[in-house]
Amino acid sequence: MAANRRPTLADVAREVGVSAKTVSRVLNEDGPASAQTREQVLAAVARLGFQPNLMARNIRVGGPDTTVGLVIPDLANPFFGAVARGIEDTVGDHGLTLLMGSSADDPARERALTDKFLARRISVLMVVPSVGADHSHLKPHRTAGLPVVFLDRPGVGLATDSVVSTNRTGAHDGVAHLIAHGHRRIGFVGDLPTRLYTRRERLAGYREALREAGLAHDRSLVTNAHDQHGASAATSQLLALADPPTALFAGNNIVALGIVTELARSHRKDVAVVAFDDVALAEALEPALTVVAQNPEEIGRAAAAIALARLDGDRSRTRTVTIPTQLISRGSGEHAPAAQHEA
Amino acid sequence: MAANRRPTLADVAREVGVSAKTVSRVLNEDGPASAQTREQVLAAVARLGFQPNLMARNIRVGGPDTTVGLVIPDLANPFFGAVARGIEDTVGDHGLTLLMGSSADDPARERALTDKFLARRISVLMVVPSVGADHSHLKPHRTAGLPVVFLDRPGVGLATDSVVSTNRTGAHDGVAHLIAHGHRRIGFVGDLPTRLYTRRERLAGYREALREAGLAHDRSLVTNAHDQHGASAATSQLLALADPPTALFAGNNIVALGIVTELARSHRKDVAVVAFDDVALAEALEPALTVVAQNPEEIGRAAAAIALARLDGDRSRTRTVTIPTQLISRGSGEHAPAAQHEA
DNA sequence: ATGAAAGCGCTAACAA
DNA sequence: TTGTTAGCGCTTTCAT
Repeated sequence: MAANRRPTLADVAREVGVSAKTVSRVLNEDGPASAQTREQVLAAVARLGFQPNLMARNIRVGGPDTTVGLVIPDLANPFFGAVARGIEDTVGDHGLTLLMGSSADDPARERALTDKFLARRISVLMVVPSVGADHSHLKPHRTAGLPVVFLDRPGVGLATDSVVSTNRTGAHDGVAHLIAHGHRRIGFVGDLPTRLYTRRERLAGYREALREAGLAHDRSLVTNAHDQHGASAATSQLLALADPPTALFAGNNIVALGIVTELARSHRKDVAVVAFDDVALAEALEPALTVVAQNPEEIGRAAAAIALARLDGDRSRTRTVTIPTQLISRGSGEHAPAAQHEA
Repeated sequence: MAANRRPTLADVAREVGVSAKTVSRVLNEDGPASAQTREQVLAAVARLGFQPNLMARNIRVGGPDTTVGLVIPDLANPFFGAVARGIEDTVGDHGLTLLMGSSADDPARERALTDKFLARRISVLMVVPSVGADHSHLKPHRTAGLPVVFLDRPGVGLATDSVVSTNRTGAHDGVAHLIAHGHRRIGFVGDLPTRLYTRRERLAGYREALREAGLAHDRSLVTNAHDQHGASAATSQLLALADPPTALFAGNNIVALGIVTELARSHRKDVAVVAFDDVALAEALEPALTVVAQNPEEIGRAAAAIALARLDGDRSRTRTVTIPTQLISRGSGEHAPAAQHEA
């Protein structure tokens, strides 16, 4: 019952009475082997439960592992799950396997994970950069031929391929939608920390839309939240202002959940909402939630396509692919503001 | 610009003018090393961008990799993301890293992934079994000391630790809730395929609740759906019956999305709903969605705890840990049935 | 069709 | 404090 040593190639060979190389040949369908030998080997493999040690194989063959390593900041955020699905659909057709791990948006953990992937000699590295992470240490690997792709946010300290959404114009469109429906005071609830790329871009889009409409930018209308609960708090705080917003723009899907939940809890159907990134059940809400939908699967597919091209020898300049967002108007952005009712 | 060979320990050693073993010592903080040597080595490592080849190390050391391998059926389902988070929180404190991949609920892909994990000599294997998968091939590995834990569903062909929800009693409680509020015709929309463990258990709970209340089991009220869209279709189909249900029980979170969306689309607020597994925005719906909440993080934590105990030498009998579900009554299950209105 | 020897990158076990 | 030799499990190369 103690932990037996796992069987090796040599064990199988001994069991059958052939050389290790012969077993290797049978298993890899390398050189020739008599039907008889093949059968005996296969039987012994099954009997012993032999599992080839891929590490030993790779170390000898020298080639990279057939794994695509993906680092994401949050395992439970469906956005990243959808991105992962897009990657997998694409790379799976090329014999690569996607393995993902979480950085919890912590640069140290991101570094540990990427190092682990690199130490395993994966064939492609994809990272959703953590806030504050530096990626210059990846340079020699990229130079050595490892495709590196940043997702959702650009990397820092390393010029390489990346795939992002049209954060700025998407946010702009969402806010413009609110403005078009008469809103003049529009709250922005964004990510924490405020150094996050996507938050910056989306806030920039928000300000652009305000500027275009000749609206003043009131800093008291801009809040940030770390999670759903924080977004709920930020929402009630915004609505408690002396001159409260009549509409809210959610900077991401998690924030959107917090805003919508808080509005429902306080029965504030009069507040218009537009969210960046789609959420489940958006169309079942009352009013249905208008969103600036991202296309996470496409982000994943695009990243995979770039990586495959690089693996295939593509040495062209690094590119940043931008996946368009789409305003899906479902109703929540179309309330007339309360002020109009009173006018 | 061509793909240079990656630097090895020997390269670093040559660069500094010491032996490979010395470099190894510095990097692993093994034996002693003069401050001078250490510094030179570290400098060379940085200069060359040397990354130790973990495969080579592991093959020599013989010990398992410090990875926990997790196979889930769907990367984009937040339930599994939450489970993963629970696992990671627990194993991370013990120096283990969680890596996950998707089987897409396909036995062949599950097998390929587990083989890949096994070939990498991970320290723990966790699997959400695919429908139709057999796990007897894992037996020798478990015997060799590899902890194997099945999540959400029990494995087939291998008696080992597993962690599941109280599917049957949870479903029972949800359906009983509907019955308590006067419903007599309750539709069940479950998973496809119907061989799925969770679907079977939840359906059993549904039938139990009906039986206890002395209600007949009408097979025409039981439907299955593969995805959200299918669940919407199943919903409208059930409601189009000559003698339609006044309430619906959703067999999982995805199905719940489909049901709720369809009811919203057709403005059927009169239909009561209870869902197995919580969904985002459940409380923002009108009426708010009553659910039998699972505790995915706890499932993950429990699985991790078992695995860690096994790694620690625990050789006790395999156990099945059952994580309780909790009925969260938010309103959607409390409509009086239409029939009562007419009576 | 099969085997023997050497070596992949690294570290354990001894030296020195 | 440092170096040498052997060997982890596998595959390559060259024999037979």
